Amino acid sequence: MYGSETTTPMSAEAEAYEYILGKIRRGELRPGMRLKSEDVASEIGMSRMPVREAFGRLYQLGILTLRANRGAVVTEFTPEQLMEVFEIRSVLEGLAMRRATIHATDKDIEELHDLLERMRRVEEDVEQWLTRHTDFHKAIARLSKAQRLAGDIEKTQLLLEIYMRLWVLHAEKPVDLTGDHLRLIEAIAAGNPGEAEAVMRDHVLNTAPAVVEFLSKHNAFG
Amino acid sequence: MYGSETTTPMSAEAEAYEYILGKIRRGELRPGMRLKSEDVASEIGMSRMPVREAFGRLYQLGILTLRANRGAVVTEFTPEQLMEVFEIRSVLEGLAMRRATIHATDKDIEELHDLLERMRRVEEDVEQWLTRHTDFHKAIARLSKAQRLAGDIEKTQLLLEIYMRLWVLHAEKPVDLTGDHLRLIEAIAAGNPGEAEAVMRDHVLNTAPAVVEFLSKHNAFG
DNA sequence: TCTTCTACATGTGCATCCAAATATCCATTC
DNA sequence: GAATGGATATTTGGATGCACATGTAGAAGA
Repeated sequence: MYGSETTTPMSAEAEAYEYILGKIRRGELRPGMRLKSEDVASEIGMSRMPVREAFGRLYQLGILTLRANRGAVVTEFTPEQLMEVFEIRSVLEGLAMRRATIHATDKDIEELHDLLERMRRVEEDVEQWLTRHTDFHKAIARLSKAQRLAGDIEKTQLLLEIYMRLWVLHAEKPVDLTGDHLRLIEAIAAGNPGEAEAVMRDHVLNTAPAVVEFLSKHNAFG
Repeated sequence: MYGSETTTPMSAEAEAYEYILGKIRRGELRPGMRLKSEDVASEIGMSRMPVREAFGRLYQLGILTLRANRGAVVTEFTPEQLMEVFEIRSVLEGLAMRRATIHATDKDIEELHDLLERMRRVEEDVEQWLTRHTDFHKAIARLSKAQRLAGDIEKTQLLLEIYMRLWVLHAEKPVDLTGDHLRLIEAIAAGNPGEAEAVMRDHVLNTAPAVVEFLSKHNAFG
């Protein structure tokens, strides 16, 4: 098994994008670090052009900051800015919940229970847990039957996941995570859109302070 | 006065971006139309490279659809998809309202009244009215003191403005627009964040059906 | 006449190359 | 010794060229 080898013929731009994002995810590139298009290009054996385009995409996501003629820097978020992203995510996922409540079938709810169970099973393995946690939220986003909304949610998750990883890695999980997620499923099953939206908003905003506080203490921002 | 001539030295990419967006805004490029990078490049006298990057940005916004090796097409929205964008906008602007309520000073509220008055004065001139309407909403977004949120709101507005223009141009405005906006200011002044959020969400979702319905009837979608 | 195969045309994605903008370093001056 | 000015080095933004993928039209065969 060759793992994530050329399964799909990826474009050079996509390759550069994944490469940079991976480095940031793994903490090899930390906020504030500078990034030269030429370096990245030679590291993965391509010209600067596709790297440039990947920079552009990561800039749109807010992950990189672009300064004219002076290259790209991994964005540093202040605690306030990070909190802001959590707030945006809370309303977007709240909307997704509202819609999911309307569209979800019994089978969908069963599948959510399955996903939660899969999360529970790897509670000790942080990496695995994070992946499955993201999957769980993605599943709800998909139930909203709103592609663009799901895409927007994925974009904010992409950003927050980077910081969530640092948090879950270095702090013990103080919040009752499984219970919180169970409540989300129950809210969907209950079938009240307004109530379900509120539950999701609370869920997202409840975890936010812990992450933000932890990271500002361990000055992961500078 | 040279109008909008090289006031700021714009990058070629930004120029291409504005050019394409302008054409779409003015209805010269309608949904479904194909766009060749070479054509655009020669029209405004630059190479295909910056045009390519502008395509990428417009794709991120959902305004263009990119098919591998087969160029760019102005995205066609189904009524459902357009409604979805309205919903996203409603929750984002709702959040902005919530935050604006907390941060707004008396002076800020006065300025909002000024902006509303400026809107009222050009009610007959559709183009002007739209611009000032967008300005009004932008002002509230700015009061949220949340840069990223304001940026995300601007992105959805960019998209909806295209369709709002068609609507306001060809339909008589059936909704009481000034009154609705006055209610927004009052909600901010009242100082109840939850209430203010609800008012904004209703405001956005109230105008949505009229726009969506009008456009699906006049098959502006394809 | 209708289908299929092949040659040709078009247009994209990426590499290479060039010029302009910014940063760095050193010499000169006060 | 600090500051200022200019030469040099980096590095980006954009232009051009090329190869490959996709679309199209005409020829050959049924």
